[in-house]
Amino acid sequence: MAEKQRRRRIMMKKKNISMTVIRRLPKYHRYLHDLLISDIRSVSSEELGRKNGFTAVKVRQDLNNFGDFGCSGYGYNVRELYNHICEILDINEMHEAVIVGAGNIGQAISNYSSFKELGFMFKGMFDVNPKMVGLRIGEIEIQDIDFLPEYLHNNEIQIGVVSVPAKSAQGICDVLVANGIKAIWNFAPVDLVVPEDVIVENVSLSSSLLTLTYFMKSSMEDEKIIEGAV
Amino acid sequence: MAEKQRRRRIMMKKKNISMTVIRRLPKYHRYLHDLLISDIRSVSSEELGRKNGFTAVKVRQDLNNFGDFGCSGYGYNVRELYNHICEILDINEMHEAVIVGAGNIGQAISNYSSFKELGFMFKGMFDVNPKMVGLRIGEIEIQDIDFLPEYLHNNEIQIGVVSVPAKSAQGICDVLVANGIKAIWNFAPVDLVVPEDVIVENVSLSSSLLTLTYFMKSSMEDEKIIEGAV
DNA sequence: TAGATTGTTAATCGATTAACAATC
DNA sequence: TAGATTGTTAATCGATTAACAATC
Repeated sequence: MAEKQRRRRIMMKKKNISMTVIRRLPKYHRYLHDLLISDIRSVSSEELGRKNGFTAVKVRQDLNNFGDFGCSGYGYNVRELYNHICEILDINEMHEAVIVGAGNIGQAISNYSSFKELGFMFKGMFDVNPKMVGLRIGEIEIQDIDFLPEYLHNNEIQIGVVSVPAKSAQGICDVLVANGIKAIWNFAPVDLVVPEDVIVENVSLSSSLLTLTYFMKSSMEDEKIIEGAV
Repeated sequence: MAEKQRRRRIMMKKKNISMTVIRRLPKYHRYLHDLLISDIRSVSSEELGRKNGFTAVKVRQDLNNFGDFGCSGYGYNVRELYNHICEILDINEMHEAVIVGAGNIGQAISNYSSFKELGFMFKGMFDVNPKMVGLRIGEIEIQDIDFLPEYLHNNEIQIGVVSVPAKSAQGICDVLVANGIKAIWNFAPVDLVVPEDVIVENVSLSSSLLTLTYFMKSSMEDEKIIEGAV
């Protein structure tokens, strides 16, 4: 009975937050970080919204999903809200990752300093190409992909970055999953198939680029309409 | 009067397609491309949906925004639909782009062969760092950023890729816009300010990574609940 | 024809906006 | 207190799902 109650309590705590809300959190995080650096102490939902292209109400509703962070007549304390959001996004502790595929994208990820500032450590880097093995990218040495399973057993890695060509991606993903990885950051243009308890976050550069051309075209058509209207 | 009618007709043609729909088009495009390569002739909305994680109805409604491509009792002709989607996304002709910022991301973009296959040509590459100037990345030579305006005047470039650090991004963006660029593919973690007729498509790697950690955490909490429930 | 699958309308669900009382 | 700004509820808008007739 007590057990049942306890369970209920835990479940209550966990509202189901929608994807749309989650995807806005990193933007708040970034802007709050900027404010923090500029030594600004408080911020209103109005400003937080305006700078990110959201309405003030949306901001307040978003934040209220996670707690009561604001203060009437004053706004939000920047440092406090920033800390809360870091906690929500779970970036108060380091996250360790391996990169599979030492091509340009893999290298870009491993060298990108912002990630380090956010608490991500890209510890191991693997590739099939024997010519790459042994090379150093920044501080890490590229290892042969055959050592990946062993490496995963000997190190506490949480995230696997898949930056291999499309045709090898599912195979690599399977190796990562078979060796305990529960989170995959996928740059390959494939929909990876994974067990239910594994999370995949896709970065689809092609999709982004094709969206851009769509809007380029449609914005030119808008101009035609405007011209036609004169 | 005739003018007014003409204008009306053009405007009628252009339904306002929602962003959610547009963002799904590249997925259809990719899957249709795969089918085309496998020499498969027809595909149902059911399959097209299942492979991308959408419902069949959603697929049909999405496609019907752009025309009457399907065929009752048969599905969609793969090649035909593929061609239509290419046209909608406006990738039947080449698009030429410059890359500003020859760091890892800039290099990754310029070397990524998929883009070439989609009809994108990254023609010029620019950097502030004198040590980079003159180096060749694949087939293109890194030029000094001071030559960017001149280059844009002498070449028909449609897209500017911004892959410089956050603090220089707005400045670069201004140069691109001042020299006629109407479409910007932005990798810097800043919200660029541009005139109304310029389109910005952001790729925010940090946001993607933070979303991943959010879901890692929340999926672990789910497990706790399951455990608690036993 | 029977079976498959589309296109489309109506019903539901979720997200955004509007309104405003509560609070500092 | 007056002014500012939050948190929250109700109203609106948009997107998804359900249902089904039309068509090949």
